[in-house]
Amino acid sequence: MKRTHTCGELRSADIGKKVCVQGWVRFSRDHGGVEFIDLADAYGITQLVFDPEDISGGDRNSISEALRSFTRESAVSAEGIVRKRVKGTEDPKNKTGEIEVLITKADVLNRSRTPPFELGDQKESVLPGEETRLRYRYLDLRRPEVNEALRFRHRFVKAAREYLDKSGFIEVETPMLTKSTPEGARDFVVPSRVHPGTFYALPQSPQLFKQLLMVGSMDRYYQVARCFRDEDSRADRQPEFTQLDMEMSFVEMIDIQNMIEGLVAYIWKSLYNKKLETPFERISFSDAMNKYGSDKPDLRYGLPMISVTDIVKDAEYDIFQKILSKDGTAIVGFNVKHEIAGDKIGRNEVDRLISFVKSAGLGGMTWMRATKDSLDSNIVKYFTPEIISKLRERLDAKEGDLILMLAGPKKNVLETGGLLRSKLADDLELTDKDTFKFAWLVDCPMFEVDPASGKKDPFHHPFVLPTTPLDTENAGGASFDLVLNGIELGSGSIRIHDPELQRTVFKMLGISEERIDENFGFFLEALGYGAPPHGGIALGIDRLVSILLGKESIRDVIAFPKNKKAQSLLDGSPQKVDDEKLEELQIISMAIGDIDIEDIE
RNA sequence: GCCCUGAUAGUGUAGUGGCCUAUCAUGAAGCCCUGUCGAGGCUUCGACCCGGAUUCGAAUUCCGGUCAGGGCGCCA
Repeated sequence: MKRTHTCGELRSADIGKKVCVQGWVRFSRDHGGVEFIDLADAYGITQLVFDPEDISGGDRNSISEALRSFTRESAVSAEGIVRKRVKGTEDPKNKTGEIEVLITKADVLNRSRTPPFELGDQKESVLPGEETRLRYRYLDLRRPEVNEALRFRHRFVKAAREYLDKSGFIEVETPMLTKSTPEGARDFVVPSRVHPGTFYALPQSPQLFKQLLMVGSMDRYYQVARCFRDEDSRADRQPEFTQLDMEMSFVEMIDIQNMIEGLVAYIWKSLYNKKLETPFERISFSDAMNKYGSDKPDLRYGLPMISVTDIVKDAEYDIFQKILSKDGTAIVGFNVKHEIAGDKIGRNEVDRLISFVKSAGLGGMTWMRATKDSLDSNIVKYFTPEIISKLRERLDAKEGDLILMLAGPKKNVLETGGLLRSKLADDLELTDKDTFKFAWLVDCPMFEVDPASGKKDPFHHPFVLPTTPLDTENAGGASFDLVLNGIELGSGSIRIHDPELQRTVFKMLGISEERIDENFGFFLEALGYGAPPHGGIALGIDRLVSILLGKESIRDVIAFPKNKKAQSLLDGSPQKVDDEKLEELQIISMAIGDIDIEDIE
């Protein structure tokens, strides 16, 4: 008999039906006569019962025989009659808990070896280490938590596709075997057999191809695009990851932002049936850096940095004087308000914060406590009443507030301040994981200048349209980031569509004419055929889904992720390949242990 | 390349120089039990990551390594 119902399907209304359910044996309870089996599949758990006093026409011996081979996690099939559970034994936690299936026929479909870990809905403390889970990922996937994460991800992507389809976007696949370019992240490289000694690269993003699609009049493109970067992993970075990649012609920045807000709101409605507040807050790059010390500030809480350089610059306090005597230095203050901190930050906690700041590279931290009408600390004696009163005003210091001050090179102060801010938020539990605060980072610069070498790097990427003349100091670029709870979800921009301007930008980035022609010649040529003004954005699907689910790592929302060292513990990749294969590709491995000097000679 | 944290039965853990022939739970095997639901009871099985050092004595201290995770660098 074929499966008639899944394990999450049967209800009181089905009582009396003859059914066949199939799934995995999760738990079984043998009472020496009556025996219960929790049969699990992706949809739920249904209780099977073998009752020696009521087998409803089945064969007692053959059922009993089959049940003996129902080892944990074996795939099994059971036919039987749906019946109401004995009064008082219903299981309210289970959606199928009002009924059970009285077995009339039982078969093992495929017996399971003893699983290396338990697959029930478990407490965190019983979960095995991640290494074991990844080694046996196919079993880990049977766990409801992981199973549901992938189903949630599916619904997310499905909603995105629906919205984009309704909005006139078409999904186009761009090549996986592409050209390696020297800028940016390291490429994964694929050798060509037909052209020995040459290599394709796996795409780091479909950037150039989606722009070419705009030249090709596709108008509105999207792709659930796999991207590859051969860089070290993090909790939120895998060697291969998925982006929701989009590009639009004849648009401005606001059009892309509006579209994304509509997209995210649509997804929100689909997943949570809730209205998401739009438009998202906008914060300029310079405000984000100056107030929050981050280009991806977490706006779920306040705690801004406030510059006090001008107020304390004349204080006769050696440490401040020494620091401010150098160029490019600054002093900022935090007011950790008494109403949010309470008495959680005492003397010991301040000492801990000071060592945190020191480990981040600053010399130290100055702190003071606001009293009724002054400030209290061992350095206040260096401050005139005027300075104290201005500080109180600037920082809005009220009695009981804790004032923290950081001094040093401006860049260092802002970055450390950003770290300190998020540490304070953690310590004071200011972040609520069920609050989702989207924001646009806008007014971004065109370039980042390396202070040591003076070399310009693109702030975003080299295809961003400048918004100011390129020779102005701090030239602006038409790029923007989508930020959620302190995490960057994606970057968008209006692109350059003029080939000459594009060439100029490449040159400003220090790329030689030869390299420009060699690497981007085809692209510049394409822009020369009436490329439309266009722009787009890409959102990291893994990141966004993992945040929505409150997961610590994007591995939790990827079916078969790699570990920290970019290996698959499941299939053992990457691996050596046979010598014959290498020969065919005319490749010699120079990895230690592979080199045989005599062979080479 | 660097920094931090960790590694004890299949799984999760306790154990900070002798109370360790290593704790507890879970699991597996076996037995008992007719209404459980991560059933219960009894019995049995099963482990100190590797190498070196210190010590009368090391799971425990030290050194080196391996593996895993987090971070810095890197990720235009």
